[in-house]
Amino acid sequence: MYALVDCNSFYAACEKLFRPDLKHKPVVVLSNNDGCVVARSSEAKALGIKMGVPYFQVKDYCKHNNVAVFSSNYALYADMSHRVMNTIETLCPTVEVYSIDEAFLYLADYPAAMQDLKAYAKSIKEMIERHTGIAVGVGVGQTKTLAKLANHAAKKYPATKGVCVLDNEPWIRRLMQITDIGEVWGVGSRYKKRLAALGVTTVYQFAICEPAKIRQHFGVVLERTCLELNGQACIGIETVEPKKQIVSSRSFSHRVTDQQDLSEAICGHVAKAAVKLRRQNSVCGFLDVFAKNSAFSEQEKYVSISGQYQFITPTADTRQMMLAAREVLARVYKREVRYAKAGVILGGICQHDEVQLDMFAAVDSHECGDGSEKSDKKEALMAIMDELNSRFRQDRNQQPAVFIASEGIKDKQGWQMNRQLLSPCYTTRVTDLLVVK
DNA sequence: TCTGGGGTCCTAGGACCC
DNA sequence: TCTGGGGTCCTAGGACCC
Repeated sequence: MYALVDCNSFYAACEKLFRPDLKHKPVVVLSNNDGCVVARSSEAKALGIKMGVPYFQVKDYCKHNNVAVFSSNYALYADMSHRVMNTIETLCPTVEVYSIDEAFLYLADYPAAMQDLKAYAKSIKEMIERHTGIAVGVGVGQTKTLAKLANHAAKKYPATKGVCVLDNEPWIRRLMQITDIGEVWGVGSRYKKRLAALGVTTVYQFAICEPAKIRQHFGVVLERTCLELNGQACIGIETVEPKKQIVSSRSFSHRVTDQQDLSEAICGHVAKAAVKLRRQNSVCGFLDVFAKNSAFSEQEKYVSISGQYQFITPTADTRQMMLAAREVLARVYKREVRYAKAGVILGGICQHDEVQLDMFAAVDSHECGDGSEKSDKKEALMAIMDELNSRFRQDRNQQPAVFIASEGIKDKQGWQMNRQLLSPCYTTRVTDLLVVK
């Protein structure tokens, strides 16, 4: 048995938490650069504001309906997420944090839960709401996919009061009959379309399909989904593994054409990605650089540039990685393109202590600017940098305490992200603490 | 005239998730 | 004028090996 706990309209709920005046008001939260709507409170959903819609298309409508609009405030959401997850971890020995606002709980060998699933699920919900002020839905089922389905029901049908346990056959069948196949975990828009062409539109119709046939037509992944809906667990609790790929990318607030600007942006991404890389004690074997103009524009042709640098010896040294990135950019840069987005991808990732050394390297790798530098010295330097930057947290302008000059001065970069509607970091910055008068 | 069989690795693209 | 960001897994096809 699995339970899925999922926060209701998480980002919007976080914003509301510190603004009691918004209690029953519509709230939406925007993606980076204030681009798209990525979270809506129930009131905003009722107004018909769709998930993922570009903000400029609904801006007037929001104003007209008194919708409170926020830029995304990740410092706040991440901190609230930790509080929710910490609470969940006190309630079950086996927890998988699946995303910023969701967690799976494995209940099968947890007798305290199995005794009375309904009561247990209800207690989880109440405890989280009491500890954090965040409302959640709880779904319980024989497999992860069924728990997801149950969670969907818990949110959709008020009669469930936010808790749904799928523990009897007729009920499961009924729910499947009234639920669209597109709601199933693992069925996206493409599969939904292809299934509809075969006359499969409800979860029930899909669940009674022959799994082998599903495999033939759609592959092994969807076959597993089908089996899971029939109570056969194919997907277990996953442990946290080091990332195999690390990406940092961002759209510009307005277009960039100059190579120096592009270079500063990309070096900024290298710095961020490298911090993530070192945090998981890894090194990367290659680094991809990419930049593109807008895929939406009708006036200009879509252009994307990209290139790769392979390190002879895998590295996690920011300076070496920046040199590589700048070399790639110089190679692939095209003038007269109005770049809208740029970023880097780190790949060929392995653990720091598993590195294959370069057999023909003279002493240490020559790739870093100063060939005489020993690798333990490089690591110490990076460690100090990370330590300083975590101790002296960057402020609103995003500039770290210590950084490589190639990143440029953030305050002078006109293309930096737009976040005009940012709320205070109520829980992570002393100067932003809520004052009650 | 007849041209094997079994395998690995890599990459690009497609699908999905939040 | 303005359209997010970060991931995973699977598959097919090509190159290559013995």
